[in-house]
Amino acid sequence: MEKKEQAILKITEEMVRRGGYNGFSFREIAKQVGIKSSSVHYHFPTKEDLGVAVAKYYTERFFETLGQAQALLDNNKDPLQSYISAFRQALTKDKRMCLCGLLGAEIDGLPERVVEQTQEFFRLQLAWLEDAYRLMDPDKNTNTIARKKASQTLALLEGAIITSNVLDDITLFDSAAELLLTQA
Amino acid sequence: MEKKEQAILKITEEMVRRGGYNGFSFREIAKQVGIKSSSVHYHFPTKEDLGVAVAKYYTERFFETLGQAQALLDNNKDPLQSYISAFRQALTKDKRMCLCGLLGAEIDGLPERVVEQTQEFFRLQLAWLEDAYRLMDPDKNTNTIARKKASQTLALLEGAIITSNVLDDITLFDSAAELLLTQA
DNA sequence: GTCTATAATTTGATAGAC
DNA sequence: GTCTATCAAATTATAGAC
Repeated sequence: MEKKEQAILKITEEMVRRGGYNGFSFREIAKQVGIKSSSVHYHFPTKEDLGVAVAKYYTERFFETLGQAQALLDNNKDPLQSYISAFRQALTKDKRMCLCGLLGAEIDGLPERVVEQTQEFFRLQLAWLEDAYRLMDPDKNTNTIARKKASQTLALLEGAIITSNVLDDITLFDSAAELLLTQA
Repeated sequence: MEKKEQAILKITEEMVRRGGYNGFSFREIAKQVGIKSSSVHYHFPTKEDLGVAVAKYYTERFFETLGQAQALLDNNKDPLQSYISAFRQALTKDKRMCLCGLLGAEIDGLPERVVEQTQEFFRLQLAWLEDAYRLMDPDKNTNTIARKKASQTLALLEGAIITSNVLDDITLFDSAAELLLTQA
């Protein structure tokens, strides 16, 4: 990944997390990066291309920061707590929505390839959580139960990040997250 | 509410639930209603006005359809089940996001008065749920506990409607909703 | 890789006739 | 209340020079 492309993706991420897929423009990105919009088109020919790239970029960074569930366990860390913290940071550090949560909310109006990349984010989240629940308690969490808990966890956190952001009240996020810990 | 204004709001609701606040235009609405865009401006002078109106319209219809928690109890209906069904219908009947859930995800990029109306939707949801939990089990659900359960319920359902819509899998919604019933 | 310039379209909004 | 006509601005995207 070249440096200029990364700069473009960083700015685009910020803008998408503020206003969604229709909330960013080549001109505005160009201005903030310090180049011209035609140069942005050179790196990402169409808006759909840039949309796909930013969703992929966000997904990769999310999992890089989080790490593998097994690795967390090896370091005596609770994977579920780490996962919750990853979502919480979007609120406290960036004071912004989860990028793919926002794209997910807009899914019915997105170009095809952006839809697919957003779906991939959600599939990867469910797979990571399912794996984590199985590793945490192999006896209790059968495949079926782990899968169910994964659905519940992802839904709760994506929703909590919205309610908490809308009403500007982090306790809404924490109250919601408690539900996961009492039933873990 | 005049008939033409209602027709405009109905179409606008559909369009917002597809593409968010930036996903509708006066011209497109006008075309679908069968008038000209300047006539839409007559009823709703600015885009912000129309955005506020459609959020209000959606909120009012949501609670009209749902009914009061006390009234549901009087008819031997489970308020929590009724509430879950109200969200589920957005998916099964309309195959669309919750309008205010989408606006909530986009909150950082919305005009001020649309933000306020969206916040009002979430406040009313929390108040309704808190009331319902207290009525359902006054001994167990103190004000504090009812408030917490309300946060959890709203977050879970708003998130579940996203995950389920993104991956086009209603079982994701149902799996998530189970979490509410097992702890009620 | 970046620039200038521009095409083609869409958008929110308004003036004024009827 | 609805229309025609139009404005000013923003948008995605491309051609071609350097």
